[in-house]
Amino acid sequence: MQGQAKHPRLERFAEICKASHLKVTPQRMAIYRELLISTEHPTVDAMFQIVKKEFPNISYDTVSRTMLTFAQIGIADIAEVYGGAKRFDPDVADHHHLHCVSCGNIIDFHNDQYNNLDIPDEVRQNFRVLSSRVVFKGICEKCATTP
Amino acid sequence: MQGQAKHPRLERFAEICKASHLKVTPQRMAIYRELLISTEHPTVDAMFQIVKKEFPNISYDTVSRTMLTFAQIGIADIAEVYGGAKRFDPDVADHHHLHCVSCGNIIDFHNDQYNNLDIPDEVRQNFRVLSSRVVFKGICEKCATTP
DNA sequence: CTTTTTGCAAAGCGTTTGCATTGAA
DNA sequence: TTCAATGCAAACGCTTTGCAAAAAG
Repeated sequence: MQGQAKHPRLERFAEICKASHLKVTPQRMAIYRELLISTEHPTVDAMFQIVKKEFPNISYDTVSRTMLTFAQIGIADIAEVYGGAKRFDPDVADHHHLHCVSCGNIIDFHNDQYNNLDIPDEVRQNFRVLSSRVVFKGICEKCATTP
Repeated sequence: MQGQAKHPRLERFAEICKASHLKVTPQRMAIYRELLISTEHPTVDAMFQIVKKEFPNISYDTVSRTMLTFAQIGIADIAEVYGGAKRFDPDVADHHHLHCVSCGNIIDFHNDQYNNLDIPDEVRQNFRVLSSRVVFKGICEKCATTP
């Protein structure tokens, strides 16, 4: 294949679908492919606009259901937001988020220390922790420099 | 005053409003009072249902605008959610959240270590951090014990 | 009195649902 | 051939807006 490099996880898409008893449709493949290369934690609508270029007849709710399905089977995450549209995250490994309160962007960062926080006894005793994330709110570089 | 104890922050409500050039209306007072004693990070609608008992004629959008105003002037926070309705938090001091993926409840906890996380250089250099929070996803005790 | 706030109604987003058709396996 | 997935349209839920009436300062 020429041009755009293939994402390693895309190669396994058929397997992933089979393991979850999902059919490998062209729409699903396209949505997953675009999600994998996205960096903006897209909403359903943002992804709809992207995939529509390739599939002019695709419907919004197919994109919506597909991305929810991806979250259910664990190949995408839903990022924390402060109300409003869901935002999807192709990175399901441990990582952390910066939320720019000015432009609304969510920026990923990785940090080993944050991946291994001690869970307080108070929490451990009353809550079965499945995942954790550190979330910073603030002002991103772009918003800080371009007034 | 008898019956229900007054929250210390409620006593200062008139001052807070004056400082922000807001009028002290009965509706605002009631919404703030109910928010202060809430423990469930209520949505606008949840708060609307509560305040409606005292003000049967209050409108949804008054509650909505009022709670957004409280967030703007810093006497309430908007909690992180995974899409959908905003949830408001009367605790504007450092604290952290547990999200039960089963019942959707958000549970507060406090932890000094988490309040003082080292901010990675990579973050510090590219982002002006205003606040931070540790968010756990998991299963709360109630959901773990009552199937 | 003046200016904000309220209540109302409608409009605006985002999401979900039911159903007939299509298509992957 | 079968059953899941898609596309469509309508319904639903949450939020926002414009405006006249009401109320706070």
